[in-house]
Amino acid sequence: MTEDRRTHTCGDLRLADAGRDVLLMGWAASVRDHGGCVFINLRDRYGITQIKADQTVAPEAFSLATGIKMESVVRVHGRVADRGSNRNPNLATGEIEIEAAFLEVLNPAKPVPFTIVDDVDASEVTRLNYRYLDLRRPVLAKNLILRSKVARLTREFLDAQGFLEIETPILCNPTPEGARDFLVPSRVHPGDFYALPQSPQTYKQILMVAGFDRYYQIARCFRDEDLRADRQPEFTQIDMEVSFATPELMYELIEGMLATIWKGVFDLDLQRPFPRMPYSEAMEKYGCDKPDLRFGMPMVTITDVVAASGFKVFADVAARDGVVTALRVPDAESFSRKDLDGLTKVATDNGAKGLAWFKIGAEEWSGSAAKFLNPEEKQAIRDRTGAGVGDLLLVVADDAGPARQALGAVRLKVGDRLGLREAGKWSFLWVENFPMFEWDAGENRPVAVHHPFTSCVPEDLDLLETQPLKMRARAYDVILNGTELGGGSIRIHRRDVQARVFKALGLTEEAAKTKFGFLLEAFEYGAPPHGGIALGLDRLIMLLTGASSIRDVIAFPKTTSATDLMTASPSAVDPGQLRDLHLEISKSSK
RNA sequence: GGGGUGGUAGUUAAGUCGGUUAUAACGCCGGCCUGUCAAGCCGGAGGCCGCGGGUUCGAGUCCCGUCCACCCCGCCA
Repeated sequence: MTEDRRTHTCGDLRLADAGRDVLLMGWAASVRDHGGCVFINLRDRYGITQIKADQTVAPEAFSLATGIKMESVVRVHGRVADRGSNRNPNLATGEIEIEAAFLEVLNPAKPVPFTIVDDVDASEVTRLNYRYLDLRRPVLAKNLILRSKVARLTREFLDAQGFLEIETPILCNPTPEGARDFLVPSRVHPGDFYALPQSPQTYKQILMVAGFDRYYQIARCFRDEDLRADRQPEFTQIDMEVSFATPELMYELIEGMLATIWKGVFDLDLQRPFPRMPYSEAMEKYGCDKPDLRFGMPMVTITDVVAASGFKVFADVAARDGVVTALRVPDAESFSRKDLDGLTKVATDNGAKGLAWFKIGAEEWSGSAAKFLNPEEKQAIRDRTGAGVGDLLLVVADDAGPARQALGAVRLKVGDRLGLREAGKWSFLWVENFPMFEWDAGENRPVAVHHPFTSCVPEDLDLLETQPLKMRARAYDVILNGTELGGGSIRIHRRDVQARVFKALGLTEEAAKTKFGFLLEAFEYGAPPHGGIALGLDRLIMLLTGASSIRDVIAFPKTTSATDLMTASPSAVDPGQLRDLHLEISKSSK
């Protein structure tokens, strides 16, 4: 061995390699000292290989091995040997071990704050402080390896479809709509600021005007909003834009891309095309715009059936144009009073004033308000919902929005409870025909449901100045198992239409010109019709890996207060730096 | 901004009604041990009970404030 290069990784060697001379390097994952011999589990990101150092065979290697501390970096030269009757079925390399001839500690490690194993017992604070140790854990490493594979599959697929990968600026202009921007002060222009992109939206539209008819980018995006288990201030999108696009073309492309990913990751053929559902149906049947269709159990509107009911709550809601909506659940008897109280809490937490429940018995109905319903009403409810003896009916009466949202949340809880939200089941869905705008009571104006560059269903355009809230957008979301994987739209490509939409959003002509003048002008120089979509890569990896936190699919994530525990960022800066940037920190904020 | 849960040895946790020297496991240190699989056995060291006040003869324990982490609501075109 003239060269100090490893011959194999710690996941490579098999029984067929027995007898070979090899050189391995890796981390000591465990050191088991038996007196006359020492076993070392040598780990790298490819796997674990057992090293054996025997006093009688290689005294020097043996004495070195006895002193090896966990997580030290070790170089081993030895021969691959059959483990015979002592094989370890839990390791891919478990049929063999390396009989060490020479051994060297390349870098000794201090005692580690936690043991590097998959079912780690350290708190997340400790793990994030020592992220480099946490990332040595095979489960976490596996997530990042999968992430890399998905990015590669994405690039290969899009490249084959004629897409160009084009980078767009990280230093952009602040945006008036949407999330809070991260700002970057300009040194050269005192008092002026860049913003980090919330998405490359306007740049990719400009690329369409420039003639790059198929663009994509695995793009980092930044939004200065509070964090969640599935939300980080910086995140990654698979961002695409296509000239001469139709929704059908976008569906085909995204379905093809996801099918390629699922084939590459699970060797699974996705069923295509994905089902589609109008927004209005999603809201009515599932109480949200991203229904989990791994199970059915749609909600059913029964307002008309109970409008004249003796149960005042139902009758009153019906009288004031509210909605009474019902969920039929099988096997009522498996739901205890405590379960039902729990579901009631889910309903009230989600904006409902309460949850009525009825257990349909052979003779009588039992439940909170059963005595207020007459036999005809009960029969009508059964006819409408299809409920039979032994079923449970959960009912919320309120204004349409809160009633459906609350019962939709109850539906998901019931799905969990009945084990209907199975891991490993993949239920894709396109939701389409979103409303173009919704009313923002705080701002006292309509705001774009998707974003201000979204076009509307052509026949709705004339409603823009009169009834904008009635307009349907040419927008689409791709949903997987109740999670929004991504969303997009066919864009506006005409200056006059874009100007009218800005106006409807309450943007003055002057503000529109200042913020988006370049886009409006570009539309006057031959902008092709175009559309696009962006998929959340972090969430996609979460779903593929089953990770419960977005932090487990990002190499260096932030805590819920947007700090990095390892590097202790953000941090104070030198006064000179502030001076360069023409900034002053106000006393009250510190 | 609001609600909830948690913070005790290097790590993970226990700690009763406020009362003796704050426990345990793993890790660490020393010793034994040639077929372990996060080896095992014997012995030992190791504490700002998150931080700051308060109540009390006495506080890990009760009260007030504060910091940090996680989950949720608001927010996230």
